[in-house]
Amino acid sequence: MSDDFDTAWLGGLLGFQLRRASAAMADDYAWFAGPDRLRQSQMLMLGLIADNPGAHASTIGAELRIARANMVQLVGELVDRGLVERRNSPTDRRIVELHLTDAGIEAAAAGKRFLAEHEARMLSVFGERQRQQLHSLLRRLADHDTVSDAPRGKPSKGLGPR
Amino acid sequence: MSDDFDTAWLGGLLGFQLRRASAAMADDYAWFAGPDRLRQSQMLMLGLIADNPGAHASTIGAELRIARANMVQLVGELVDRGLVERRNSPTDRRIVELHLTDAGIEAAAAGKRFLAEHEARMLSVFGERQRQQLHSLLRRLADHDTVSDAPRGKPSKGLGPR
DNA sequence: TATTGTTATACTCTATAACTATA
DNA sequence: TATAGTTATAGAGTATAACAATA
Repeated sequence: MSDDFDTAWLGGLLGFQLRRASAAMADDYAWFAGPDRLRQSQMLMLGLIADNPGAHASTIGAELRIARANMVQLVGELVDRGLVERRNSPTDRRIVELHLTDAGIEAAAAGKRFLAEHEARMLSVFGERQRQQLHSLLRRLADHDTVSDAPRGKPSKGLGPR
Repeated sequence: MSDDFDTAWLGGLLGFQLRRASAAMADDYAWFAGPDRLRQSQMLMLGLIADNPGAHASTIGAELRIARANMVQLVGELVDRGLVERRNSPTDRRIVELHLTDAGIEAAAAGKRFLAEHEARMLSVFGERQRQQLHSLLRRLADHDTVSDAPRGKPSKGLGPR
Protein backbone atom coordinates (compact mmCIF):
# COMPACT_ATOMS: atom_id res chain seq x y z
CA MET A 1 0.00 0.00 0.00
CA SER A 2 1.25 3.49 -0.76
CA ASP A 3 2.43 4.72 2.61
CA ASP A 4 2.23 8.39 1.77
CA PHE A 5 -1.44 8.20 2.62
CA ASP A 6 -2.38 10.23 5.67
CA THR A 7 -4.66 8.30 8.04
CA ALA A 8 -3.61 10.04 11.24
CA TRP A 9 -6.92 11.85 11.65
CA LEU A 10 -9.00 8.80 10.82
CA GLY A 11 -7.06 6.51 13.13
CA GLY A 12 -7.49 8.95 16.01
CA LEU A 13 -11.27 8.75 15.90
CA LEU A 14 -12.92 6.67 18.59
CA GLY A 15 -15.85 5.91 16.30
CA PHE A 16 -13.57 4.47 13.66
CA GLN A 17 -11.74 2.20 16.11
CA LEU A 18 -15.10 1.13 17.51
CA ARG A 19 -16.23 0.25 14.02
CA ARG A 20 -13.04 -1.69 13.32
CA ALA A 21 -13.31 -3.57 16.60
CA SER A 22 -16.92 -4.50 15.90
CA ALA A 23 -15.96 -5.74 12.45
CA ALA A 24 -13.20 -7.89 13.93
CA MET A 25 -15.68 -9.41 16.38
CA ALA A 26 -18.20 -10.04 13.61
CA ASP A 27 -15.56 -11.66 11.40
CA ASP A 28 -14.50 -14.03 14.17
CA TYR A 29 -18.12 -14.91 14.93
CA ALA A 30 -18.98 -15.57 11.28
CA TRP A 31 -15.87 -17.63 10.60
CA PHE A 32 -16.03 -19.91 13.63
CA ALA A 33 -19.81 -20.23 13.73
CA GLY A 34 -19.98 -21.35 10.11
CA PRO A 35 -22.62 -20.87 7.43
CA ASP A 36 -25.87 -22.18 8.93
CA ARG A 37 -25.29 -20.33 12.14
CA LEU A 38 -27.73 -18.60 14.41
CA ARG A 39 -27.38 -14.85 14.33
CA GLN A 40 -25.69 -13.18 17.26
CA SER A 41 -29.01 -11.76 18.44
CA GLN A 42 -30.61 -15.19 18.38
CA MET A 43 -27.78 -16.76 20.36
CA LEU A 44 -28.21 -14.00 22.92
CA MET A 45 -31.96 -14.69 23.01
CA LEU A 46 -31.41 -18.37 23.73
CA GLY A 47 -29.07 -17.51 26.57
CA LEU A 48 -31.52 -15.01 28.02
CA ILE A 49 -34.45 -17.42 27.82
CA ALA A 50 -32.31 -20.12 29.42
CA ASP A 51 -31.66 -17.79 32.35
CA ASN A 52 -35.27 -16.54 32.39
CA PRO A 53 -37.70 -19.29 31.36
CA GLY A 54 -41.02 -17.88 30.25
CA ALA A 55 -39.58 -14.43 29.61
CA HIS A 56 -41.87 -12.16 27.65
CA ALA A 57 -40.89 -11.46 24.07
CA SER A 58 -41.20 -7.75 24.78
CA THR A 59 -38.76 -8.02 27.68
CA ILE A 60 -36.19 -9.91 25.64
CA GLY A 61 -36.50 -7.34 22.88
CA ALA A 62 -36.09 -4.45 25.28
CA GLU A 63 -32.95 -5.99 26.79
CA LEU A 64 -31.38 -6.58 23.38
CA ARG A 65 -32.73 -3.32 21.96
CA ILE A 66 -34.56 -5.06 19.16
CA ALA A 67 -37.83 -3.50 18.04
CA ARG A 68 -40.97 -5.57 18.62
CA ALA A 69 -41.61 -5.76 14.90
CA ASN A 70 -38.18 -7.27 14.29
CA MET A 71 -38.49 -9.76 17.13
CA VAL A 72 -41.22 -11.64 15.29
CA GLN A 73 -39.07 -13.14 12.56
CA LEU A 74 -36.05 -13.71 14.82
CA VAL A 75 -38.14 -15.65 17.36
CA GLY A 76 -40.04 -17.32 14.54
CA GLU A 77 -36.84 -18.76 13.14
CA LEU A 78 -35.95 -20.15 16.56
CA VAL A 79 -39.41 -21.73 16.71
CA ASP A 80 -38.98 -23.17 13.20
CA ARG A 81 -35.67 -24.71 14.28
CA GLY A 82 -37.49 -26.37 17.16
CA LEU A 83 -35.50 -24.49 19.81
CA VAL A 84 -38.14 -22.20 21.27
CA GLU A 85 -41.85 -22.44 22.09
CA ARG A 86 -44.28 -19.55 22.19
CA ARG A 87 -46.87 -19.93 24.97
CA ASN A 88 -49.69 -17.55 25.68
CA SER A 89 -49.65 -16.13 29.16
CA PRO A 90 -52.60 -17.50 31.18
CA THR A 91 -53.05 -14.21 33.02
CA ASP A 92 -52.62 -11.78 30.11
CA ARG A 93 -53.47 -13.23 26.74
CA ARG A 94 -51.67 -10.49 24.85
CA ILE A 95 -48.32 -11.70 26.15
CA VAL A 96 -46.19 -14.42 24.59
CA GLU A 97 -43.96 -16.30 27.00
CA LEU A 98 -40.83 -17.83 25.53
CA HIS A 99 -39.65 -21.27 26.59
CA LEU A 100 -36.79 -23.49 25.41
CA THR A 101 -37.45 -26.94 24.07
CA ASP A 102 -35.09 -29.78 25.01
CA ALA A 103 -33.17 -29.06 21.82
CA GLY A 104 -33.24 -25.38 22.73
CA ILE A 105 -31.70 -26.07 26.12
CA GLU A 106 -28.84 -27.85 24.40
CA ALA A 107 -28.51 -25.09 21.81
CA ALA A 108 -28.44 -22.42 24.52
CA ALA A 109 -25.68 -24.23 26.39
CA ALA A 110 -23.71 -24.74 23.18
CA GLY A 111 -24.28 -21.10 22.29
CA LYS A 112 -22.94 -19.93 25.62
CA ARG A 113 -19.88 -22.12 25.19
CA PHE A 114 -19.38 -20.80 21.67
CA LEU A 115 -19.68 -17.18 22.75
CA ALA A 116 -17.27 -17.80 25.63
CA GLU A 117 -14.73 -19.23 23.19
CA HIS A 118 -15.40 -16.40 20.75
CA GLU A 119 -14.74 -13.75 23.37
CA ALA A 120 -11.73 -15.62 24.77
CA ARG A 121 -10.23 -15.67 21.28
CA MET A 122 -10.76 -11.96 20.80
CA LEU A 123 -9.54 -11.07 24.28
CA SER A 124 -6.52 -13.36 24.25
CA VAL A 125 -4.22 -10.41 23.54
CA PHE A 126 -5.22 -8.78 26.82
CA GLY A 127 -4.41 -9.50 30.43
CA GLU A 128 -7.15 -9.82 33.02
CA ARG A 129 -6.80 -6.22 34.18
CA GLN A 130 -7.05 -4.90 30.63
CA ARG A 131 -10.15 -6.98 29.95
CA GLN A 132 -11.83 -5.49 32.98
CA GLN A 133 -10.79 -2.01 31.91
CA LEU A 134 -12.14 -2.47 28.40
CA HIS A 135 -15.41 -3.86 29.70
CA SER A 136 -15.82 -1.07 32.20
CA LEU A 137 -14.95 1.66 29.68
CA LEU A 138 -17.36 0.31 27.08
CA ARG A 139 -20.11 0.00 29.66
CA ARG A 140 -19.69 3.60 30.74
CA LEU A 141 -19.60 4.74 27.11
CA ALA A 142 -22.79 2.82 26.37
CA ASP A 143 -24.54 4.14 29.47
CA HIS A 144 -23.69 7.72 28.57
CA ASP A 145 -26.90 8.88 26.93
CA THR A 146 -26.15 12.25 25.34
CA VAL A 147 -29.48 12.34 23.52
CA SER A 148 -32.02 11.88 26.31
CA ASP A 149 -29.83 14.09 28.47
CA ALA A 150 -30.28 16.58 25.62
CA PRO A 151 -28.26 19.44 27.07
CA ARG A 152 -29.80 21.57 24.35
CA GLY A 153 -26.50 21.72 22.52
CA LYS A 154 -25.84 23.69 19.40
CA PRO A 155 -25.38 21.16 16.61
CA SER A 156 -23.23 22.06 13.63
CA LYS A 157 -26.00 21.74 11.08
CA GLY A 158 -29.48 20.51 11.83
CA LEU A 159 -30.92 19.41 15.12
CA GLY A 160 -33.68 17.27 16.46
CA PRO A 161 -34.60 13.65 15.95
CA ARG A 162 -35.04 11.81 12.73
CA MET B 1 -38.93 -2.78 34.74
CA SER B 2 -39.35 -6.14 36.46
CA ASP B 3 -36.06 -6.54 38.29
CA ASP B 4 -36.25 -10.28 38.67
CA PHE B 5 -34.87 -10.57 35.17
CA ASP B 6 -31.41 -12.09 35.03
CA THR B 7 -29.10 -10.17 32.72
CA ALA B 8 -25.83 -11.02 34.45
CA TRP B 9 -24.60 -13.27 31.64
CA LEU B 10 -25.62 -10.85 28.92
CA GLY B 11 -24.05 -7.86 30.62
CA GLY B 12 -20.78 -9.70 31.01
CA LEU B 13 -20.34 -10.19 27.29
CA LEU B 14 -17.84 -7.92 25.56
CA GLY B 15 -19.76 -8.19 22.30
CA PHE B 16 -22.93 -6.93 23.93
CA GLN B 17 -21.23 -3.93 25.51
CA LEU B 18 -19.54 -3.20 22.19
CA ARG B 19 -22.93 -3.26 20.50
CA ARG B 20 -24.43 -0.98 23.14
CA ALA B 21 -21.54 1.46 22.86
CA SER B 22 -21.84 1.56 19.07
CA ALA B 23 -25.56 2.22 19.37
CA ALA B 24 -24.93 5.09 21.79
CA MET B 25 -22.43 6.61 19.34
CA ALA B 26 -24.85 6.20 16.43
CA ASP B 27 -27.69 7.78 18.42
CA ASP B 28 -25.58 10.81 19.29
CA TYR B 29 -24.45 11.16 15.68
CA ALA B 30 -27.96 10.92 14.29
CA TRP B 31 -29.46 13.30 16.83
CA PHE B 32 -26.91 16.08 16.55
CA ALA B 33 -26.29 15.74 12.82
CA GLY B 34 -29.96 16.07 11.99
CA PRO B 35 -32.09 14.65 9.20
CA ASP B 36 -30.37 15.63 5.94
CA ARG B 37 -26.99 14.62 7.26
CA LEU B 38 -24.13 12.99 5.50
CA ARG B 39 -23.59 9.41 6.56
CA GLN B 40 -20.71 8.68 8.89
CA SER B 41 -18.83 6.98 6.08
CA GLN B 42 -19.25 10.00 3.84
CA MET B 43 -18.02 12.39 6.51
CA LEU B 44 -14.99 10.16 6.94
CA MET B 45 -14.45 10.21 3.17
CA LEU B 46 -14.48 14.00 3.07
CA GLY B 47 -11.91 14.13 5.84
CA LEU B 48 -9.68 11.59 4.13
CA ILE B 49 -9.87 13.38 0.79
CA ALA B 50 -9.12 16.68 2.51
CA ASP B 51 -5.96 15.12 3.96
CA ASN B 52 -5.14 13.33 0.71
CA PRO B 53 -6.25 15.35 -2.32
CA GLY B 54 -6.57 13.21 -5.41
CA ALA B 55 -6.82 10.00 -3.38
CA HIS B 56 -7.96 7.02 -5.40
CA ALA B 57 -11.47 5.77 -4.73
CA SER B 58 -10.07 2.29 -4.20
CA THR B 59 -7.66 3.57 -1.53
CA ILE B 60 -10.40 5.41 0.34
CA GLY B 61 -12.58 2.32 0.21
CA ALA B 62 -9.79 0.09 1.48
CA GLU B 63 -9.08 2.42 4.42
CA LEU B 64 -12.75 2.58 5.42
CA ARG B 65 -13.33 -1.09 4.59
CA ILE B 66 -16.08 -0.29 2.12
CA ALA B 67 -16.37 -2.58 -0.90
CA ARG B 68 -15.66 -1.00 -4.29
CA ALA B 69 -19.20 -1.70 -5.43
CA ASN B 70 -20.62 0.21 -2.46
CA MET B 71 -18.26 3.14 -2.91
CA VAL B 72 -19.92 4.11 -6.16
CA GLN B 73 -23.19 5.36 -4.70
CA LEU B 74 -21.58 6.89 -1.62
CA VAL B 75 -19.13 8.93 -3.71
CA GLY B 76 -21.87 9.62 -6.24
CA GLU B 77 -23.98 11.30 -3.57
CA LEU B 78 -21.04 13.48 -2.57
CA VAL B 79 -20.64 14.44 -6.23
CA ASP B 80 -24.37 15.17 -6.51
CA ARG B 81 -24.11 17.45 -3.50
CA GLY B 82 -21.32 19.31 -5.23
CA LEU B 83 -18.73 18.40 -2.61
CA VAL B 84 -16.50 16.03 -4.55
CA GLU B 85 -15.17 15.79 -8.10
CA ARG B 86 -14.16 12.60 -9.86
CA ARG B 87 -11.14 13.08 -12.14
CA ASN B 88 -9.57 10.44 -14.32
CA SER B 89 -5.95 9.78 -13.56
CA PRO B 90 -3.76 10.97 -16.47
CA THR B 91 -1.32 8.10 -15.97
CA ASP B 92 -3.78 5.24 -15.40
CA ARG B 93 -7.15 5.81 -16.96
CA ARG B 94 -8.80 3.09 -14.88
CA ILE B 95 -8.31 5.15 -11.75
CA VAL B 96 -10.64 7.82 -10.43
CA GLU B 97 -8.98 10.50 -8.35
CA LEU B 98 -11.16 12.22 -5.77
CA HIS B 99 -10.92 15.97 -5.20
CA LEU B 100 -12.89 18.35 -3.01
CA THR B 101 -14.72 21.29 -4.49
CA ASP B 102 -14.67 24.62 -2.66
CA ALA B 103 -17.95 23.60 -1.01
CA GLY B 104 -16.38 20.24 -0.24
CA ILE B 105 -13.45 21.86 1.54
CA GLU B 106 -15.89 23.71 3.76
CA ALA B 107 -17.97 20.58 4.31
CA ALA B 108 -14.89 18.56 5.23
CA ALA B 109 -13.81 21.16 7.78
CA ALA B 110 -17.33 21.35 9.21
CA GLY B 111 -17.46 17.55 9.28
CA LYS B 112 -14.21 17.33 11.22
CA ARG B 113 -15.50 19.90 13.69
CA PHE B 114 -18.76 17.99 14.04
CA LEU B 115 -17.01 14.67 14.61
CA ALA B 116 -14.69 16.28 17.16
CA GLU B 117 -17.71 17.62 19.06
CA HIS B 118 -19.45 14.28 18.71
CA GLU B 119 -16.53 12.38 20.19
CA ALA B 120 -15.97 14.99 22.88
CA ARG B 121 -19.61 14.60 23.93
CA MET B 122 -19.33 10.82 24.12
CA LEU B 123 -15.96 10.90 25.89
CA SER B 124 -16.87 13.63 28.36
CA VAL B 125 -17.38 11.06 31.10
CA PHE B 126 -13.75 9.98 30.84
CA GLY B 127 -10.48 11.53 31.88
CA GLU B 128 -7.62 11.90 29.45
CA ARG B 129 -5.90 8.75 30.66
CA GLN B 130 -9.08 6.70 30.28
CA ARG B 131 -9.64 8.00 26.77
CA GLN B 132 -6.17 6.90 25.77
CA GLN B 133 -6.74 3.50 27.40
CA LEU B 134 -10.04 3.00 25.58
CA HIS B 135 -8.54 4.03 22.27
CA SER B 136 -5.54 1.77 22.72
CA LEU B 137 -7.62 -1.21 23.83
CA LEU B 138 -10.04 -0.87 20.92
CA ARG B 139 -7.17 -0.53 18.48
CA ARG B 140 -5.55 -3.70 19.75
CA LEU B 141 -8.88 -5.52 19.65
CA ALA B 142 -9.47 -4.39 16.07
CA ASP B 143 -5.95 -5.35 15.00
CA HIS B 144 -6.32 -8.82 16.44
CA ASP B 145 -7.22 -10.85 13.37
CA THR B 146 -8.29 -14.28 14.58
CA VAL B 147 -9.53 -15.34 11.16
CA SER B 148 -6.50 -14.77 8.92
CA ASP B 149 -4.35 -16.08 11.75
CA ALA B 150 -6.62 -19.12 11.45
CA PRO B 151 -5.03 -21.25 14.19
CA ARG B 152 -7.07 -24.10 12.80
CA GLY B 153 -9.28 -24.05 15.88
CA LYS B 154 -12.09 -26.43 16.59
CA PRO B 155 -15.29 -24.45 16.22
CA SER B 156 -18.36 -25.52 18.15
CA LYS B 157 -20.49 -26.21 15.10
CA GLY B 158 -19.47 -25.51 11.54
CA LEU B 159 -16.31 -23.98 10.23
CA GLY B 160 -15.07 -22.20 7.15
CA PRO B 161 -15.63 -18.84 5.57
CA ARG B 162 -18.76 -16.95 4.67
C1' DT C 1 -4.27 -11.92 -16.57
C1' DA C 2 -5.14 -8.52 -13.10
C1' DT C 3 -7.19 -4.19 -11.57
C1' DT C 4 -10.62 -0.13 -11.31
C1' DG C 5 -14.86 1.28 -11.63
C1' DT C 6 -19.49 0.10 -12.49
C1' DT C 7 -24.13 -2.25 -12.46
C1' DA C 8 -27.25 -5.36 -10.61
C1' DT C 9 -28.67 -8.05 -7.00
C1' DA C 10 -29.50 -9.91 -2.47
C1' DC C 11 -29.27 -10.44 2.41
C1' DT C 12 -29.08 -8.49 7.00
C1' DC C 13 -30.26 -5.02 10.30
C1' DT C 14 -33.03 -1.44 11.65
C1' DA C 15 -37.12 1.67 11.83
C1' DT C 16 -42.07 3.05 11.15
C1' DA C 17 -46.94 2.75 10.41
C1' DA C 18 -51.04 0.24 10.81
C1' DC C 19 -53.68 -3.56 12.26
C1' DT C 20 -55.56 -7.28 16.01
C1' DA C 21 -56.64 -8.75 20.26
C1' DT C 22 -56.45 -8.04 24.50
C1' DA C 23 -56.36 -5.25 28.90
C1' DT D 1 -56.82 4.43 26.07
C1' DA D 2 -52.83 1.71 26.26
C1' DT D 3 -50.07 -2.51 25.42
C1' DA D 4 -48.16 -7.05 23.01
C1' DG D 5 -47.77 -9.06 19.10
C1' DT D 6 -48.07 -9.05 14.22
C1' DT D 7 -47.74 -7.61 9.24
C1' DA D 8 -45.94 -4.94 5.69
C1' DT D 9 -42.68 -1.89 4.10
C1' DA D 10 -38.70 0.97 3.58
C1' DG D 11 -34.09 2.50 4.39
C1' DA D 12 -29.39 1.66 5.44
C1' DG D 13 -25.22 -1.36 5.39
C1' DT D 14 -22.88 -5.03 3.40
C1' DA D 15 -21.59 -8.80 0.14
C1' DT D 16 -21.04 -11.17 -4.41
C1' DA D 17 -21.06 -11.84 -9.40
C1' DA D 18 -20.46 -10.10 -13.85
C1' DC D 19 -19.08 -6.67 -17.12
C1' DA D 20 -16.19 -2.83 -19.62
C1' DA D 21 -12.14 -0.35 -19.91
C1' DT D 22 -7.49 -0.34 -19.06
C1' DA D 23 -3.01 -1.96 -17.60
